[in-house]
Amino acid sequence: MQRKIRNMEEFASVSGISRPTVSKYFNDPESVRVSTRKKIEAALEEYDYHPNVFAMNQNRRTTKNIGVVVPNLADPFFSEIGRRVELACIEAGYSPILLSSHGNPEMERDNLNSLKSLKPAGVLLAPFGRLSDTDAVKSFDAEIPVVLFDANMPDVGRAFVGTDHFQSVDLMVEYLCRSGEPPCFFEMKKPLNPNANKHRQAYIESMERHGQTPNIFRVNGEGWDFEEIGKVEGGRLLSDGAFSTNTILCSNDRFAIGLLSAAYGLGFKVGHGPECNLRIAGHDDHPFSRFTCPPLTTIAQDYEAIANRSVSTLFALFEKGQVPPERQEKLFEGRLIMRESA
Amino acid sequence: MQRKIRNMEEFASVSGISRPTVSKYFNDPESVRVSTRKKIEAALEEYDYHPNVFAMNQNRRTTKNIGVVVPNLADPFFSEIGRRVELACIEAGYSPILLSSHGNPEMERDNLNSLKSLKPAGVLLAPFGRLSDTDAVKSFDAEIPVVLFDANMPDVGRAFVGTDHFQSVDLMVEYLCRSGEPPCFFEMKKPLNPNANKHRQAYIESMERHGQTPNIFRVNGEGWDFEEIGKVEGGRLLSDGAFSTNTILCSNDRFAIGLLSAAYGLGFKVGHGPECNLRIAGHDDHPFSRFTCPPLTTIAQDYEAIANRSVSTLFALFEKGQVPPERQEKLFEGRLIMRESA
DNA sequence: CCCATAAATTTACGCGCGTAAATATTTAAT
DNA sequence: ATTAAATATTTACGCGCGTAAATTTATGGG
Repeated sequence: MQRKIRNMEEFASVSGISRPTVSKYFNDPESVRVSTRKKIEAALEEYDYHPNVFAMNQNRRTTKNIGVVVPNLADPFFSEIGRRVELACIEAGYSPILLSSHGNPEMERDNLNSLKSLKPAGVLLAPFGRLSDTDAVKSFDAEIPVVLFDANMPDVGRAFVGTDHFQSVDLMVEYLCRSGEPPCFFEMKKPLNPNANKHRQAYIESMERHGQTPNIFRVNGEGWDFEEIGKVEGGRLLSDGAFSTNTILCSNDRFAIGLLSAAYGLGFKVGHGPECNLRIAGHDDHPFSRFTCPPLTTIAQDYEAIANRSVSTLFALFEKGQVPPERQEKLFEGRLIMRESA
Repeated sequence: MQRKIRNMEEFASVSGISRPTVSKYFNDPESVRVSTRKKIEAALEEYDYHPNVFAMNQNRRTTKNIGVVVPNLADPFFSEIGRRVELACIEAGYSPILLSSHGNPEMERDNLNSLKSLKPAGVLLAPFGRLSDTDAVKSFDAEIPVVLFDANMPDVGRAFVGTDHFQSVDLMVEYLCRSGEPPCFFEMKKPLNPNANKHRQAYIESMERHGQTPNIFRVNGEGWDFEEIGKVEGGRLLSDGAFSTNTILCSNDRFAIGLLSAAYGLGFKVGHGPECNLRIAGHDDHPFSRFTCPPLTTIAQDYEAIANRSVSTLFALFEKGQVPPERQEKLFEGRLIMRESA
């Protein structure tokens, strides 16, 4: 590290190559002559220079930036799927920028706006769903291709990639009905999670298909503290003996984790063994679900497949370029993860 | 929303104000005449224009950007403290950019490099500690003020804000010794977590102060799957009856969650009641620790205080500006959170 | 050695905005 | 109405880089 390099101009002069050629090198090292490349790389060894990414993107036709927006990074589900999407982008040679809307649908709009400045090649958006600003997303998509994942919005974005919640919930309902009492459904009155409505609907349909009458228990609660709400409100229902069967299907794993905690505190024996008196199941295969006591029976979404498909679908849009394909929806199947809680 | 506004020039012309004045408005709306402000805000109502943040920062002496770098956002501990830091910055009128190093110390360097392009006013860094690239952080700090939080690096950065782990671990050891058998210490052989070494040292010193002999159990395991390692390796130790007492202090909560899960599977009764045969405690008050079965006794770090102090320390550096104060270290006390696991 | 081709350089301009200095206009006070 | 102070506008340049077109230099085959 000799002296400070302030910009590409300076770096070009110390490496003995013209600035436009250096610029070309940084865009694609293979695009310059071998002897030139070696000179530049020798200079890179000696001097500490990194092109200013934001200045790079300022005047580019097409950048390698990909915006990734999720509703709430504090939720391990989104943190996990966000991470996978980030890695998939990096692997494809793009630079992902992961933004969290902190549980606030208005911030989703703000996030899309700040992304505009980045001139991303495309955006991967896990929207709030019906809480999202449809018009904002649509008009954004008119400029920059958006692929939705996790939660769908009808006719918004170029594509949607997610889980077939009707299939996955049916899998769980079928298993629960077959192996014991039919499940009640436990959820929040005003769910923030975009797929909660799908889960309830899927539960109802599936129960009816199995000749059972649906039993839904909806509790109050605001915000994203799902475990807390599940624990407090679920605990109340449990101690009141309010649930109509001994089997409870929770709207998602975070909710189930709270209920599990309440059940433990109240002395219930949760599980499917003969000595047990309560079964609890969730949905999503939350990173911590395998460590609950007992380990949580749940539905695993195929994070990996969803992340990879979202990324490849988006990239197909601007890499081939040509004919913009029809908006397509791809649903991956959920997998039943049988652990000990149900 | 009439027609598309492409840049400040266009927006200035439709609002009937000159571009430099509009620019002034966006930097500080109070700095322009009331009549001018009203014209601009009327135009803002009518047209959809947002200044390009990156172009804004390109030529600014001092931006309102704050870089925030944490080792691993997939770890709820960092996700939580990262969130708090973000919010504290926003509240102070700054724009935080939260970057995760994905558990990879090399990516920490990359993150600092990309931050340079953003010309942040300052950076809040939770480093890997001894795994971090000391020289890289130091030379970065020479240009842009860095405040370290969570993990310290001697003589690096303008300040450090964290928890007094010697105090906090002592609190726990004291409690455990007083209320039952003295604790063993359970950790990974090669801990990635920057504060793991502090925890071990603090445990040893504290045990000796209490006239007890330290008992440390270190297990193999790579990566960030702390729960899994805690469950598998801890479970092995438990079923071998390897622990020398019935009380186990885990290096952190994620580890404890894994051990708790193993203990449950092996039929241990975890808790401090008379019918229990195992006590497990952790450190950090992980967001999920209150929902484990039984709820985890642990040490709470003062997330809020650490986040706020880090932010205010950094801001004091460039807001007053004048005399750069001595490097200072602020340690907040941990709080003993007595729940049911120990 | 000549020539066709490939690659590098020069030149020139643009991105969207900040900022400083000079000038013009408005405002408030006399 | 006059004047000084406050605010706007104009003009001009810069940030760090992309990119296109014209020109020069290097490469390789015959």
